[in-house]
Order: sequence, then C-alpha cells, then structure tokens
Amino acid sequence: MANLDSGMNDDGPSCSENDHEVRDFAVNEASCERAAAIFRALGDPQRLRLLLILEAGQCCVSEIASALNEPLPAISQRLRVLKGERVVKSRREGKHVFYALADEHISRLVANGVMHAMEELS
Amino acid sequence: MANLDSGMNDDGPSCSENDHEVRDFAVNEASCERAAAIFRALGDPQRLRLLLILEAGQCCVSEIASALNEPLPAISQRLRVLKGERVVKSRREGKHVFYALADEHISRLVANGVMHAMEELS
DNA sequence: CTTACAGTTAAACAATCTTGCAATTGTTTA
DNA sequence: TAAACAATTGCAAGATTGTTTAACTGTAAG
Repeated sequence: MANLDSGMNDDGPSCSENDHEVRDFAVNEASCERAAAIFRALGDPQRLRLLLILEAGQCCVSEIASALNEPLPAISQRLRVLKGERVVKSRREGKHVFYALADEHISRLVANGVMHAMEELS
Repeated sequence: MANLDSGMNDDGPSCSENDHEVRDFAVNEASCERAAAIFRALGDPQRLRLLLILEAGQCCVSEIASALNEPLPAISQRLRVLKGERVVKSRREGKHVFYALADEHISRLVANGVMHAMEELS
C-alpha cells in the first residue's frame, strides 16, 4: 500500500509510483472491484437485516420472509443478489433451501459494520 | 457472534424470538440503516480506490485526482458522497482541503474488505 | 398423477445513483 | 483588485437498482 506521508511535495503528487506500487496496482485493481461488489451487496438495509438474521444461524427462505414480515419473492430476490456475490451460500434439504453466511470473513464484516453503526448511534 | 452450526431444529425456525431479540430490534433497525449507508458508500470500485489512497494517509483533492488519473470534479463528487456518510473527514489548510478516513473503525472496515477480496483472488 | 407447499424467475416500472461539463466559490499572491 | 490555483456545485444524460405481480420449477405427500 502507498505511503502518503512521506515525499509530499508542494507541486507533485505525494503518492509515489515506484515498482512496488506498480506491481501492487493490478492486484488492487481486481481487489477493489471484488471488495466493492461485496460492500455493495451489504449496502442495503433490507439485505443487511436479512444478513443479521443469518448471523444468528442458517435459515430457510420462508423463515426469513416471516421473520422480516415480507413477501417471499422479495426475500428470494435479495438472497439471489447476496448469493451472486458469494455473501451467502445455500443448501437444499427436501422442500427447503437453507441459507447461511458464506464464511467467517463475511460474518465479521457484517458484524463490524453493524457494531460500528450501533456505537455511533448509542 | 452467532454460532451457525448449533441450534438448528428440523421443524421450527432456527431463529429464536425471545425478549432479548425483541429488545434489540429497534436498535438493529437504526443500525442497519446506518451500517448499510456506510457499506453503500464503500460499495463502488472508484470510491474504494480513493479510500485505499487515504488508507495510507491524508491527501488533498488534487493529489487524489492525479494519483487516480481522473478529473478533479469527479473526485470531489466522490468525496462528497463519502463525507456525507462520514466515511471521510476534511480539513482546510490554505488553498488545499485535506481528506482522511474518518476513524480507525472505517479504516479497519475498508482494510478487511479489500484483504478478504485479495485472499479470495490470490 | 395430482395437490400442496417451497422457492425461483421474468418483465415492467419507479427510483436512485453516477458522471461529465460548465459555471461558481474560496484562497492566496502579485 | 486582478489573476491563478484549489475545490465545490448544478444540472442533464445515462446506467443501475429495487420492487412488485404473475407465472414457473422442484419436491414431497396423498
């Protein structure tokens, strides 16, 4: 990552552009796209509410729908978006499809975001 | 944090609705809105690139613009969005306006998101 | 096979967001 | 005060997103 504090001139950019930076650039480029896609998926109150339910354990679609008191297709759509970004994973069991957060990393991201918000608002 | 593996019944909902949950509901309601707003602000590749620059230290608008090789008004707009959600803060110093990440919490959120993406893509 | 239940998908419409360019504000220096 | 530089704002065009209703698929039970 760039070191902004050093090498700050009055005229030029403070962000040096050496080999290391250039090498990292491609990585960051792809990572930014991916990270932004995840953040975008989390960036909706309704989807986030849904994720908070999954934070407590896996759920099937109709359970989520009744917990959030919303029509089932709406929930299914949101889950589709979340699954498209691999924020949640699903598993069919008989008639039911169970959804869960994709991994611990996502779980932590959600928890951190909401906790930050809660601290702010407290 | 929730334990996903345990507490799953065959018939009933896995998400219990006891007093504790109900009490937390109002808090979560507001927190979701706020957290989603933050995530939404982070959910754009261009804004995230900008934030990665700030991750390394404060910068003025024209520095950011030249580092990202983009027109200054575009950067200013993005900063406005980010500041609107209190993801960044600004400080005027003479002709220049310096921007920085709002706090450590935001910094960690950004770093975690991008690191997750990098690991995924590695 | 048919009924009922669980979930997904499609299409249309509204709403929101992003961007680019031009004009404007604010700040310093001559 | 005028000129130059730094940054912000306004506005229109275009793209993305979210929501809703209805139709469709898949699965188990009668």
